[in-house]
Amino acid sequence: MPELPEVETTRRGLKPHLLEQTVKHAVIRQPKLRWPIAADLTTQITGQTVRALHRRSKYLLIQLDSIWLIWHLGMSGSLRLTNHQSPAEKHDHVDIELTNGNILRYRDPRRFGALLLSDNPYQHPLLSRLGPEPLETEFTAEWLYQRSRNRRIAVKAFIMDAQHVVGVGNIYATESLFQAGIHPSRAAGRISLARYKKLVTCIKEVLAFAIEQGGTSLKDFVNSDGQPGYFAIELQVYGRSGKTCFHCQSELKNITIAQRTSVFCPSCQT
DNA sequence: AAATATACCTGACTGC
DNA sequence: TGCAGTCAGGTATATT
Repeated sequence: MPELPEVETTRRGLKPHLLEQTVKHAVIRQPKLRWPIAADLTTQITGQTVRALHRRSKYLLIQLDSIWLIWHLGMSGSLRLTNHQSPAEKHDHVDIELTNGNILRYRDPRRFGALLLSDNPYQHPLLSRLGPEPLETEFTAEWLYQRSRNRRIAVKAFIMDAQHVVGVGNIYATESLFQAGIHPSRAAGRISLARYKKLVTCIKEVLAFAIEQGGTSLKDFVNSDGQPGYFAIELQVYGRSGKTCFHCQSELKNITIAQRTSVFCPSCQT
């Protein structure tokens, strides 16, 4: 699924193709996403020029002359550039046509995504209370350590809570905890500062590496160049339950934490 | 207040 | 071959 690295890869891929391009028209085939697409979205954006592409958490923010698009790809969403030669397929819910003939096309089979309009996206309720970006310097071990004191929640659920740090989804939480040698069920409040330092380093490394590689994702994710955005990062534990730990050869185990499947090595992670 | 459960949705997969 | 059932997962929201 598109996690932070996929959204960042998408942003970088789209940026040179969208900047300073003007919206000619928009087609909404299916407005029923996580929240309905505004009925007047086409009217609101037609004639406006793209001025910037930002990313905050897993939200892609497209700045137009007088309004922003807030776009979340949900579980199965993807954005690609195409044109009128390529007919829309079953789950292609939105087209944004540009005056240069390109079409920004949104596909999302499971429709967990969202496309919203906002005058000021950073003040939008969805974004205003988010924690730090994991790759920025404000995201530190001290921050996590302080916020986790007296918390009994499992550390995996804790780092997946966007109030504490954004962009750490199930795959990267699982991998980061393995790399840090921390058991995913351990109470967040009972982890030392030294271990949080290791964990923060691992989160940053894992995400940075994934961005470098073009992002991991479900097989239906396609990046903005139309290539599969799926350079199968060497996942150490995610999806490998029952298989052998690359470090110690123990059998990897699967447990459920906060309704999410969690794979870990019972020997390496304590 | 904190922790946990639920809801949204469809494709892939499993077992009959 | 089909069909019913299960699972996956981001994250806002409801419930305990």
